[in-house]
Amino acid sequence: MEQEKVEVLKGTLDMLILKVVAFGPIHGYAISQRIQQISRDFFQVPEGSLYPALHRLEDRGWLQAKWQESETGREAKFYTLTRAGRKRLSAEMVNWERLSEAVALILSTAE
Amino acid sequence: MEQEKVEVLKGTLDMLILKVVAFGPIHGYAISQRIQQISRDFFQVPEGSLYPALHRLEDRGWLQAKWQESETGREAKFYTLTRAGRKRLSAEMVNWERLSEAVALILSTAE
DNA sequence: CTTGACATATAGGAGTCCTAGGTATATAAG
DNA sequence: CTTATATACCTAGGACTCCTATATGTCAAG
Repeated sequence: MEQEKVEVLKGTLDMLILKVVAFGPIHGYAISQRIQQISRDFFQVPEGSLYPALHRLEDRGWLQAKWQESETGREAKFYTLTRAGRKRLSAEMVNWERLSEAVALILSTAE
Repeated sequence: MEQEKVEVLKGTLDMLILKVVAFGPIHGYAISQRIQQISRDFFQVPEGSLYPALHRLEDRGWLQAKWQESETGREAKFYTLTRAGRKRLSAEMVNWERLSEAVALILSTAE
């Protein structure tokens, strides 16, 4: 059984991560699992996409990281949304809304 | 009045072009205008995105090009969907549907 | 005769995604 | 005990798409 490669649309991953982190402090590995679960297995975020994205978001001041003990008793990096991150998420969601509407306009046009 | 830069989501442009060409033979310049019109000015496809995309789609056998006289009496390159292009468009639309649903699942989750 | 719309084209940089590889711990299976 | 699996992090490098900027040329309007 081949699993089809479903690449996260470039530019969308950041928004999804921010949204998941908005629920409360969570570590990277769990973020990727959450995204997969909530999307009913549609998105499978590979680690080579996940960790660079997390560092990027931290660099930009949208996420804050802190080492803490995970549920399993090991150290993990827990991320929290900063105030700027909350604003950014909000902006990205508005943009996504507009963008998907614009795409829908084109896709739904009849000849 | 600054116009906000709205980058077409990477990977979406091809689908939009195929969809517009599906309406019938049309040249590049007109494709970009059509996309802008139908999306109510949301998308403005710059030429540096448009022409490389058209060549890409032609290389892959999804579009076919033919020089013809345009509405204004000048020569322009008219594109048509190939059979493979039609299949491709259909697949991309299905994928977009699934993808936007998956994004919606995540964005609509409450804490 | 110059501005603006039409019409095409490409080089090159920026950015994001993925594959593939690596490190390390804990636990369950054998 | 040893091996496999799940947890948890990381990065290099290639592929790809997007954009800005630049270039060419025609035609109509002013």
